[in-house]
Amino acid sequence: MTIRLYDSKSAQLREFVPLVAGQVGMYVCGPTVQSSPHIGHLRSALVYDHLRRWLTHEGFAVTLVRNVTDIDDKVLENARAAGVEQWWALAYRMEREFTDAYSALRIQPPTYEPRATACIPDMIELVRLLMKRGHAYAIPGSNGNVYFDTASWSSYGELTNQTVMVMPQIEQLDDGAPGKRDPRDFALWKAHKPEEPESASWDTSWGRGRPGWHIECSAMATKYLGTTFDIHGGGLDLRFPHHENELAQSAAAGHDFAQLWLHNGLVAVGDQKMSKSLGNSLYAAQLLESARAIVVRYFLGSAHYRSQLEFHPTALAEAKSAFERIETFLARAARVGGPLKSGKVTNEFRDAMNDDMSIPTALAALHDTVRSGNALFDAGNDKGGLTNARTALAMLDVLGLNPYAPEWAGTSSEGAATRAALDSLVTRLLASRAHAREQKDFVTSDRIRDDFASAGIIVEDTPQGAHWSIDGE
RNA sequence: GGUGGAUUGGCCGAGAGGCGAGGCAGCGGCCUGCAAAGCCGUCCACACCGGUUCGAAUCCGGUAUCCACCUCCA
Repeated sequence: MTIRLYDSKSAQLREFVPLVAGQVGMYVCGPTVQSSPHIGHLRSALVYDHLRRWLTHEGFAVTLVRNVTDIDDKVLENARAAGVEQWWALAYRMEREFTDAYSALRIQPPTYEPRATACIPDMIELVRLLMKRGHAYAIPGSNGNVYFDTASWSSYGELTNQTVMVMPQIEQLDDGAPGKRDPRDFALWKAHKPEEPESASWDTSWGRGRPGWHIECSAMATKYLGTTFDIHGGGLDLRFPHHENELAQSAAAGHDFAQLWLHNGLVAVGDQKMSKSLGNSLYAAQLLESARAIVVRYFLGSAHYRSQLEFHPTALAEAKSAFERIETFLARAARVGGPLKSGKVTNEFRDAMNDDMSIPTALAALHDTVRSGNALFDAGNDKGGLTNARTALAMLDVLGLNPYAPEWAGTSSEGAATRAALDSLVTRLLASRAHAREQKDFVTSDRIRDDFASAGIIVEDTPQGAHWSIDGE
């Protein structure tokens, strides 16, 4: 049994072989906490949550590091634009929004979540190493601008197959960066500017300043996972320049770095990538108001991770119908067999997950299990139906979609008490409805059902009697 | 211009040189007092033009359209 994953760097499916048997070191580019999380951030985080869960399910000890970039041009810019909030306050406020959104979707916390600002010494050390090895240079008289010397690194461009870099407007690029030797050179360290807060700068031997964009990921990945590790993940839009530069500076520092580069597809709204300038951003908060979190999670996982995922107006409603089909089956099984325990996933499911995490195919296996499970119950084969339910639960566990798992359990004791009180009342009314039905008094029985419906309670008759559920739960 | 990717049935979305993924929506049937849920059936698709092949939606060549990155982006 092997797991195959698509490696962006070699542009092919590769068998996953961990550096250390049974262990996986995985670095995922987290957000720059400059503004609120949107649907794309959630999808990306979910992709690596799926991978982490699957690897764990297959017996690997996974160390997942996902960074928080809390010092960056945009963070300073957005804080300055708002004018009333310190940059570090903005960053932390946004970080908490991200954490909340991830939690809502039951994206498991990473093993560790380093902040860039907490790893400044590691970045300084890396820049120093690159200068020492002749792959970085400080701009004389700039009081701290340091650039990566791409001309000194012949492999530059290896990640994205960029052999010749055409830079048509040199003057524009040089505008904010006088002294750069090559337009491709990128900032490792940015000299402190008088208009920027003193708190956003750190002392170094080449001048006071702050880190450039890419250096934080190289430093944090290496700090926590070592100079070589198994998997590096991130959004497709980060491939260039971010990951290209990250790879260049790490490799030039003498590190083997990531063995496998994974890139997840983006979310499109109306065939286009979501972006602020188009005004089609869909924020996590809006998404979570539009549907139950578990339905959002189902939706975001419904396309292959490398495909672009289309968000369209009825997408969540469709996901809701599809997911509730599964939930209805589980509820049916629970009525027959009591609380259910997870069994084992099917071979079809396992093969799909091993094949570059083909979750759409895995979902097909899940739906097949649900359909045949329903058919077994219909045929009176409760034992068979329950087996299918346990199998379905195992698959749902892997996908983080098991509604009975502790991670999705309601934690409020008040909720449980309310539920019990409601159940007592509903059960009593259902008894009188059953009596009316026995008397063929369908006017009364339908009125009771309609009353429930208008209260958001759905009543369904089965051979074993009526049962109720709350709509949308 | 450079580098990648895509084009599948009403919609979403997999897969793949011959054996109809899956979901949603629709339609028909079974079940039901009526519903709901469920099951069965139905809707037999793969941009276009050539080529290879016994056979192509799947491989090759070309065309068209679209998307992403090359500036900050998950």
